[in-house]
Amino acid sequence: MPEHSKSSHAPFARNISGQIVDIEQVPRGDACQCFCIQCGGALLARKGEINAHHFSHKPADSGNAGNLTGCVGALESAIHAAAKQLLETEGGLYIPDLIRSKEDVSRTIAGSLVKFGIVEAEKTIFSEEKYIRPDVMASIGDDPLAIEIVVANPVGTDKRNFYKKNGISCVEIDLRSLRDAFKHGESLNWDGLRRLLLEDGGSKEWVFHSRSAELDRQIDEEIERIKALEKTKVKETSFSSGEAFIRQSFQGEMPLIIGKEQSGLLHGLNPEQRAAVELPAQSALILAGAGSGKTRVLTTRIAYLISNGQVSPHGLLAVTFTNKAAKEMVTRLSAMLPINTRGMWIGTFHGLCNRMLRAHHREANLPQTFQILDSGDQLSAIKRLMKAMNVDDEKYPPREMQHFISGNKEQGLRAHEVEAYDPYTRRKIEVFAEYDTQCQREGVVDFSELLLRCYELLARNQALREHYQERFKHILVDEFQDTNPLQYRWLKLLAGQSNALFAVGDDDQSIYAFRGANVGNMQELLRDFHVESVIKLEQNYRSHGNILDAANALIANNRERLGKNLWTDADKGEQIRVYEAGTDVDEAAFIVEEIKQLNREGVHLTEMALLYRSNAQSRVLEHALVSAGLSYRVYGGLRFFERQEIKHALAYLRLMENTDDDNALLRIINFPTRGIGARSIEQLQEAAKQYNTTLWDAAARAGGKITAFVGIIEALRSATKDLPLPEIMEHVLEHSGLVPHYQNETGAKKREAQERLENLNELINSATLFVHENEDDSLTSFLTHASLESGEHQAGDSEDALHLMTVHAAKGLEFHTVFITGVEEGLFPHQNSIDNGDLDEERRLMYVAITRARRRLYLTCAQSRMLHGKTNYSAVSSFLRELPEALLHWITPRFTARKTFDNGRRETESYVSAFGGTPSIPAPPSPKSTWRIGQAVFHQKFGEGVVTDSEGSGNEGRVQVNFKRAGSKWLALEYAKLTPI
DNA sequence: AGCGTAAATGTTTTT
DNA sequence: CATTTACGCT
Repeated sequence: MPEHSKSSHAPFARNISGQIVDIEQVPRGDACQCFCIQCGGALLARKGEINAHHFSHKPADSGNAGNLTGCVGALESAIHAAAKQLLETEGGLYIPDLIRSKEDVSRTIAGSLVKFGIVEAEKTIFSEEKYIRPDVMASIGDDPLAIEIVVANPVGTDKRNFYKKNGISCVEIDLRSLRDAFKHGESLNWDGLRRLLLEDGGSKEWVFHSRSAELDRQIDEEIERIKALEKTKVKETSFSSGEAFIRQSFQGEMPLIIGKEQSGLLHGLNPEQRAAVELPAQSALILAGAGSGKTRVLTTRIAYLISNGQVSPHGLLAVTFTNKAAKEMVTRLSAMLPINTRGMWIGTFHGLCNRMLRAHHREANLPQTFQILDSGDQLSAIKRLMKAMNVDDEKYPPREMQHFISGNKEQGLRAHEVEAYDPYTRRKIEVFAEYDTQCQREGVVDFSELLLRCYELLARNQALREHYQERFKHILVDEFQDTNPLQYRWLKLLAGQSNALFAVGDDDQSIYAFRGANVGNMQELLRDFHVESVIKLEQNYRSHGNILDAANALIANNRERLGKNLWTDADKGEQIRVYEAGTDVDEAAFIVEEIKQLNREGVHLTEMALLYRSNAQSRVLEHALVSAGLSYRVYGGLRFFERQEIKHALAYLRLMENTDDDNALLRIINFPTRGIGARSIEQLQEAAKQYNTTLWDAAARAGGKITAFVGIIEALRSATKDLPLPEIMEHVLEHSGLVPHYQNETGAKKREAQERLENLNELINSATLFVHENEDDSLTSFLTHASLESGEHQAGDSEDALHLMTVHAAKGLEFHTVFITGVEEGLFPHQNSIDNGDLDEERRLMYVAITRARRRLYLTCAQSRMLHGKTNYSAVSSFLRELPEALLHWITPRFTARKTFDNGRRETESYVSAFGGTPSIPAPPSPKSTWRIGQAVFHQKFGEGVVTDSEGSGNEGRVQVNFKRAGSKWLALEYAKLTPI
């Protein structure tokens, strides 16, 4: 960390850095916990009791010599006392990692104050105006980290009086005017500020304060006072921890939140969980089976570290894969500890990388307002590029290109690092390289670029790397088995030599290999971090015994496991219910009946989930649910921010923020139609290519209708310049012509347009919500939110509704009752996986699905299913056969009697008996055929299969059979020896 | 240019 | 089946 260049108190200057005041959630009169950013010291103070010795330090012998620690605060009067201390010691925040650039300094100050809980607290006290007293010192050198800002905390009436009484002059400044002033590119320094205040012309009561000899003297005095106190304390005892120190300070009479909380934290943990939580500060791997309290261990660990004084909330980094998981962690943490979780580094890999890249956009060579491409955007960018490069999209399917590019980035490889032994790959690499250039030119990054760029930033910039390494003493990773090589390298880089990486994962739940996840990272972790303690959490608190036994039996079929067997104290519970329906519609009908019954028995709809392998399956289920009048929510699938009209609206905003974003420009240049046709766009692209500029620049030079378009964007931009986000949104929707466009729809499209209008309205709502929930309410921030959290928050969360989702989306969740639907060979396991011969991941997926259930589990399948407009016939999933017969209860009658199920041979039986007299048989399209479609058959050579089509009749005909092992084949009945089974 | 209709094509899981 | 592309007409 850079020295505080302006301070005359070199050793004390560090004290100024990083105070946190966590005021929220502390009840009046109670003690509150405080932390020091630098050394992680935790201290305690009671409202009104804050004075120098409570607010001091960790003793010099605790390994943090020279670091005086944070100040403390509690609500109301306490914060004023804290503020007093802060100001007396020239207090403020040192926030190097939040500062983006000179231009952005002002916003950073405002944002940080809010983040660190200071302004937040003030808001509750002085609800109208937010004041800060910035004693601003910005010295900006070549080193990005040399940007140093010290801001005092906010000034309220009481504090102003305090200054007056003490003869200290101060500056009062409205955050908004500060922000505005620096919007125009002025650099933030003392002179600039002074000029700004003078220009204000006395509309406010500005009082200036500059560092004076008098103030310096006061500071010296204070330091001496603190030091003296410190000495006496240290002499009396040596403190092994912050807690001991605090106990000592209060001589036992203080009700210790820390002590209470801590024992509360560990309460109810089993020995393994507890061991994991209490591990010393070293790297560790926790193998946590499904339902073993993984999230609990992770959050408790964080709470433990913090309350134990081992680390401050700002000194740790917690990474998850989904926003949902991150949110969950934050929520639980807030419940455990009276701390302000805002500003903590808890988030997804992508979210955290984004945060770092925004903070250091310059070092990362990105524009401040860089936009994020979701996979759809990425694909269209690739298509566009390939067209420009004249790459044959028959030979190089864009999707494959996309996979190639993302895949390599996930391995941490840039185009020039990919090995190529054939011209085909070399060509792909050329596209890859050109794609990156294009993104750079347009100021956009895709998902994997977010990670790679951040990794490279840290790898190349020593100062930054060391800064973050210094800061994040503890790094915690959720779902570690899902990390890809790049993410692992990123973690390694941040962990450095000495930081502790606490990884929680379950190799049996690794279901994201398809997007680059590498379970091998678990072994690498053990090696790279010299992990001595692998703790296995095997007690399951979620499911009844039969469900767990089924899961264990299934997963035992996988090789190369780290080895783990879940057990439970709970009863065996019910058997697993298995139902084979004739068609997907019947399957859905059965499920609906069961749900109704369960609901009558008192199981809430929210406690039930319908899981499926692929999103397409939800359609039939939804249909049945709607007709039955059951309310449900579909998770995943088509997300809010991915809807066409939303994407259009966002494209306008993106283009306003960053005119280089060609993707956004192309999306809206002629939507709503304004007479710019394909030909014009082509010309525009050619012009851009010729002058090597972005489309926007070319458009600015073009004429006619294109000029009009440029005019629209510029008009939007200038009209919304000073508006708050929701109003920007509203203005843009109206004046871009989007809303009028949909309003003018008539006839057949009217209904659809109506829905789109509602969605656009919802977009304004989400902007309003966003402004309320986030301190950084800039447009860029909202756009980032839209790309990274593609609409998780949906209305109706509180409603009692069923959950419909893919198995992937269900990971981490649990329900009383789970229906796993479409348990068919070719669907689950998916055909592609069967073809690739990689059934293990599918099996893990089934394992995840099974272990979601607490009490009741249904496995349902259908003999025939409409898929992509065609009827498919498939056999029961082979996974079903891997489950012990004793655990299963076949609801479909014809299977209950089938004892020989295990050896693969079945008796011939008509379908009719299977469905209790009301069968729904797939009608054979060719009645002449003796072989019914959907009939299970056995072939001498190819094994088991299902008839999927037929031609002709008798011995002259032939049938198509989909064999489990050998795939689909046409067989002539004259020769093929098929046996019905 | 822009619209409408017909044909073709693709389809796992996700930040 | 749902979405994209192709083509032909105004």
